[in-house]
Amino acid sequence: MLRRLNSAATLRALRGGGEPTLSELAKQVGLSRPTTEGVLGELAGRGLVTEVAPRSGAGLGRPARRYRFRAEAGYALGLDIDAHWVQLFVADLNGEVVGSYRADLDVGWAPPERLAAVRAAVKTCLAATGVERSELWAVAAGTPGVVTADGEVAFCTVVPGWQGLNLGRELGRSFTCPVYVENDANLAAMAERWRGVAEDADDVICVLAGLHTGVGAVIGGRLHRGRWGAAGEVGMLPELGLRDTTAALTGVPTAAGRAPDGGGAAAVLAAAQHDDPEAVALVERLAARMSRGIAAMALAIDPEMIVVGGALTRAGDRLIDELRRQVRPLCLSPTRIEASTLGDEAVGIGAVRLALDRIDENLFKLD
Amino acid sequence: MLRRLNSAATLRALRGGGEPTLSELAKQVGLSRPTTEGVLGELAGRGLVTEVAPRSGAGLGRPARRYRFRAEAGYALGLDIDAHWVQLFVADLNGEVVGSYRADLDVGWAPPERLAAVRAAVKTCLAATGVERSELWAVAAGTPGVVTADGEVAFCTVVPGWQGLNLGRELGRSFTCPVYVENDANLAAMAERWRGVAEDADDVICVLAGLHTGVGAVIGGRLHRGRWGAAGEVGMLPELGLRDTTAALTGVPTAAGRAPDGGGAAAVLAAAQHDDPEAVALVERLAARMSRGIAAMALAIDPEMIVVGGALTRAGDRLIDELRRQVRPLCLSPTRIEASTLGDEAVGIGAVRLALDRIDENLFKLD
DNA sequence: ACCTTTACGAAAGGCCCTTTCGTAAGTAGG
DNA sequence: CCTACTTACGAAAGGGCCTTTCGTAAAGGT
Repeated sequence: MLRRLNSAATLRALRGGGEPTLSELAKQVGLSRPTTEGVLGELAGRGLVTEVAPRSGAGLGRPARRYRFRAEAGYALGLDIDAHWVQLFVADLNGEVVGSYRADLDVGWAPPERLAAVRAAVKTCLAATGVERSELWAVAAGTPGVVTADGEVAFCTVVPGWQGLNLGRELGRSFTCPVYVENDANLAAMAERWRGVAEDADDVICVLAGLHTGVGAVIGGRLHRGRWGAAGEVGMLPELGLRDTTAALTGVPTAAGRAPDGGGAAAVLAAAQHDDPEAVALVERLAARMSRGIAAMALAIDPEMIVVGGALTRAGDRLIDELRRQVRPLCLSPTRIEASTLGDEAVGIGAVRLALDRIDENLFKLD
Repeated sequence: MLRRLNSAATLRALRGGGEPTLSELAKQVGLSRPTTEGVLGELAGRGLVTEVAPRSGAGLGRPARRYRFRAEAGYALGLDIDAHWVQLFVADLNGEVVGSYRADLDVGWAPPERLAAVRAAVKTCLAATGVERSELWAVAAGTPGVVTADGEVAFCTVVPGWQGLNLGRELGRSFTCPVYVENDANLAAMAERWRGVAEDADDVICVLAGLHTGVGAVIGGRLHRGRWGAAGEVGMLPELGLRDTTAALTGVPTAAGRAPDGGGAAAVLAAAQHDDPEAVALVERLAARMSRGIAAMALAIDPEMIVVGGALTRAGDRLIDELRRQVRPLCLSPTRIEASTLGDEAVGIGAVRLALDRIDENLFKLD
């Protein structure tokens, strides 16, 4: 029992990424050197730790043995399955991305074709990366819509045929490890907190501005799904202005399933970026609409930061500047509003983080 | 270290409230009998555990020694400081309420008079209960408005002069134990989760319908304050209809600081309860307004249950029935909407729970 | 009065941790 | 090239906490 506790603590310290000596590690964890040695032996036996060559010439005395976490002991796969693309990231246990892949999907594809394309992309990505399927310890996938705890897409207007599909079960057939499915905006929030603009913020909201604008939240450092996985769907309230955001920008109603820039949204945003007065007015109007929904979320959660990403932010900072100007006065707190630094990789990276979180839970659980 | 772990586990098991025998306890915790005996000796030394008389005649064999948690080793004090009243609850470490007190406060009182009245109420309550001030291990107070982490009332429109006051520091002068201050709706949410209608729900929202309608949230079983303590203040958005709720009901603008039934709100609600058509229409209109804000919160958090309490719900179920009817279609999830079962005691009981939570953290921390 | 049942009390043994000491493996200087 | 110094490894001794085991005490039933 005590041993498990100390193993976990030692592993945690090692996973920082360095290559500490035995004594450094012992001091950091607060154990004696012989104990640390024993723990390391056990961890090495489980394949989680390995000894590296001592650095001679570094100083006086006998060179210390150095150890490092074997990040290559296992891998996490993160997927971003959207209407138009599938994006994959493979990362080792340290979260270092060792491979990625991206394939376009046809918006019109029904779930079977879509899933087949995803499976093919997985195969290609793993082959290119040189990671065996058996080396995957966890897989996570992000998708638009409401996802239940058991991986079913309970509500989705963006991907045709997606609603009602048990994506977790479907994907699970391709893997022997656990597969997790989560709302895309939720994962984007995790990603921005992990290695994006919201690093280490405890409470973060992420707004993915696209055809349908979704909102995800990390609360108290943990992903917040809600009882039915529907947290963040403030877009359901029409007066909160998060529905049909592309249409609001162009004035042209956008059919479900069309590309977010299909109605000329990208063109409008680009023009606004060059101070075209008409385009600027359109962006301002859009921001005014969206500010209601974002402010509602911000008032409900009172997050440290609101991260804005999604297709509509790719063209430049205009929309975000406008949102910042219009959301701020609606809020009680000095919440920061920032552009995503991960761009369209946010969801995939967030999926990797989710998979790694699940792996960590197993790695560090005591029971 | 291991001893602390086992002490905490044993204490946790004992705190269930029963009077287990040594062997029962050992089996429950998963330790051997001699170990449990040693742990109990240590806990008894700290005054947390005491032996009770064995029950002879209960069965065959030598009667087992029985132990119980000494709930009377310390006490928690919970306060509900509102514009019109202060309510107090004293509870032992098991959460059993051993004393309570309530005093009316004048709405017009400035902070010094108000605080003096609170202090007097505390003195009266403790004297009547027979609990010494030194026996208090933690004090928590609920108040309308936004409360920062260090106990300052950052925003409050209901209690005159309250805004800018550091309530935590002021109250702290009267006690030697830690004093915590929290938003009233947040505490009501905790109370309903503890021994109200939302027992053991992980994600709960509590709506306190009054002059200003506040919303509090428990997320993942933990109170959610937000970065600046302002979580739940969706009432700030005018289109969400949680401001001036009393005025909306009566048609008469309510001056800040007036009693929530001063404008006849109680009369309207009572009439609606007896199916007066005009009153029913007014309640329906109010529910329509409020449903926006409640739905926004529900969509943002996706809680398991929404508990509705506050002054406007005292007259009967009419408003809640109406809210249930109007909020439901705006939500994605089958969230339950229920009336508070704690009534106007919710905030005070929630304050007790918060104080007990803080005590528990100290009791069970390992460091 | 005696047996069965149940629980207490003390002693023996093992695991894991820490402290301590001798030894190995480097660098710096004469 | 050899010695002195520094730093870290390896093994042994010692202590805390837990478990197992055994004898004893205190009840009820026959």
